[in-house]
Amino acid sequence: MLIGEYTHTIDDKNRLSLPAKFRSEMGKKVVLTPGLDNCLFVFTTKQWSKIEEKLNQSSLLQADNRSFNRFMFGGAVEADIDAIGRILVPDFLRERANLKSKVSLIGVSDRVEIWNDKAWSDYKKVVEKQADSLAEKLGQVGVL
Amino acid sequence: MLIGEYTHTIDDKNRLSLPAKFRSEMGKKVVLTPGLDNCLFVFTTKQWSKIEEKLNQSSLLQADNRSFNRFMFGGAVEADIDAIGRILVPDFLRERANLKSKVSLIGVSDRVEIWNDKAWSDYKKVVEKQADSLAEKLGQVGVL
DNA sequence: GGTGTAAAGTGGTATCAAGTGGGTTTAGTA
DNA sequence: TACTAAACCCACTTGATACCACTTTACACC
Repeated sequence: MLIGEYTHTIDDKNRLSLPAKFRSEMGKKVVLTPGLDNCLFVFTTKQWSKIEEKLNQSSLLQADNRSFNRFMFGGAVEADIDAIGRILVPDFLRERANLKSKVSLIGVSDRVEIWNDKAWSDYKKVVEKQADSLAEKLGQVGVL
Repeated sequence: MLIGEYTHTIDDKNRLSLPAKFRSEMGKKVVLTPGLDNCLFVFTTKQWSKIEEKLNQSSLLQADNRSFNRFMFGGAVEADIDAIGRILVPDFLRERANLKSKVSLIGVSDRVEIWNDKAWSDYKKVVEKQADSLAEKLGQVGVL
């Protein structure tokens, strides 16, 4: 399971090393896609093929399916993990998530998220402030 | 699987090189058709025959089927892929999708789309802003 | 708690392939 | 036969990727 938070740097060749703790789960290849709240998702190939399958069930004749599939597939990239655990983040995805040099890598159970480090720390602050009300909601849902 | 986004140029001889990452899936020949939302579709011959089959099942008695079939079949062209991975985009299709020199090539699972690069970036911006509907869709697909 | 070792993260370099462009030949058409 | 256009061939430029080297951090052992 992918958990924890790490800060790494993307160099000027768009290389980003994945945290060593994540590597065993990731294998040799991952799939990068645009995520929500202005971050990127990193899926294992296994996880991705599940998503792919579901996406392919939708018809090409419906406009909102088309745009969603374009968003997901067009934004997705297979990224090989090199000999020392790095991936390449294409420019168009870097821009989408506004990734500068320092990025935060967040393990979220079955995927990893890549954030602009500042955006992540801001987001965290907001979430932490809401922690008590979040807790209450989770309680209502029966999680805890 | 065809995924990702690339920007290439169509030269003055109407030649367009397909992204190297797509070539293995494409074989030697593809089918170009006018697409929806003012782009062109590029299908593998395999995928095309599936579509052909489906379109042929639709009744000729319905006017909108007739016009849709004319749209797809009438505008379709077989395009050979040359030795170094390029295809020819006929003028009438170029005009249809308003393709200038710079075009965006988008992998959408089982087809490739060719967009005027500016039209594509505009389209992307619009889709990305619809974050709430995206989140909903991601939920349906089982990502979140 | 300090020191040493190994691994992780970062940075640079060279090689090769992808993308683009031009020229020549061949085929099809008027 | 002349003209147009597609097919083929070749060459050049640029950017990606694989490889190598260095620095720093973390962990373990003394």
